[in-house]
Amino acid sequence: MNSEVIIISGPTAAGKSQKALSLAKEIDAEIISCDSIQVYRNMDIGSAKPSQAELLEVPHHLINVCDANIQFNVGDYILYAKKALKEIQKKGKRTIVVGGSGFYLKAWFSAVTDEIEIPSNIKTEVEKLAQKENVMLAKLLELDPNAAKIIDIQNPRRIRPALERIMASGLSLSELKNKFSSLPCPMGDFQKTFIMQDLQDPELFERAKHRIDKMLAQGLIAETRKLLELGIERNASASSAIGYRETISAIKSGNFENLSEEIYKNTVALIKKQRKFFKNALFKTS
RNA sequence: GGCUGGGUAGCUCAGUUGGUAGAGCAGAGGACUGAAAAUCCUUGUGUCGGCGGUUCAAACCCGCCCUUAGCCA
Repeated sequence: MNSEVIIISGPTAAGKSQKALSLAKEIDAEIISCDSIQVYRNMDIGSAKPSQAELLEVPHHLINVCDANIQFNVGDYILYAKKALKEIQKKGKRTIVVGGSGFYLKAWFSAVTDEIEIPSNIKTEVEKLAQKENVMLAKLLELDPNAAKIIDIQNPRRIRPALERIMASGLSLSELKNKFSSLPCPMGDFQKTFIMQDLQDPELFERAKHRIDKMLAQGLIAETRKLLELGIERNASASSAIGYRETISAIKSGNFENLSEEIYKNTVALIKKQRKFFKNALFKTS
């Protein structure tokens, strides 16, 4: 059993997939994707998914595992990835993890979720509170007056899970944080080799630009139309993926004039955000 | 040549009845326990096209000029 895992990451368009593919062939490895959009079926062009041929050349895991209208999250990722890792190891093959989704990637190094189960009655109760503005926050501060010291209470995305966890566990956020910080890496213990695949700015931005124009030429708009029919808008994360969200709004407004530029602008922002995450958060254990 | 809109932060533009200017985007930095290609926070002195004039006070009023888009000749 080979317990080494090679992890390749870096910003979008830096050539991670190609690198992983050639390395996998070289050392007879299988690939576990670490991409929050490539998990969805039918999101092929816009997520720069490996081609059908490439997917057959080397076994890829965590690609096409979820319908685009259903939301996937890190918790799901961990479950699937652990299973894939076990399968690969059982075959006696080596594992390459590739992708630029920082939060998912972090799961290969440290805990990113706790084990608190949120009972459905608490979920529905919080759901009710969420209807009215600021009620969730008020409730959170009532149950834990020090909440603002632990989470960003100005970020609505943080309030809800925090409240659910407090209600489900009866603990304060600082107690929860303490417990959380001692949790082990969910993927298990194994030797890791981390490879950062990045390029110099002018070159990477150029590549990103070309890739976007290629995506449009390959039919990104048609792909997005199909995804709309499949109900992608019911999935907030899939429908706000770069490339798709701009295309969706272009389809709705009927104005495709600045589509390429819009996608490019947001792609550049993504590249910068990814680099920041790698620099500041990936290896940080809170 | 005449008429009519524009000319305000790197870009797109707001600026109510005159009191020396803001938003979004971009840029920079930061956060991050289940949407993470998401979300949130911090960060804006710029000859308000130019020159004159009116006024205690003008991006806002008046004149001339420059420039740009469209229309009419």
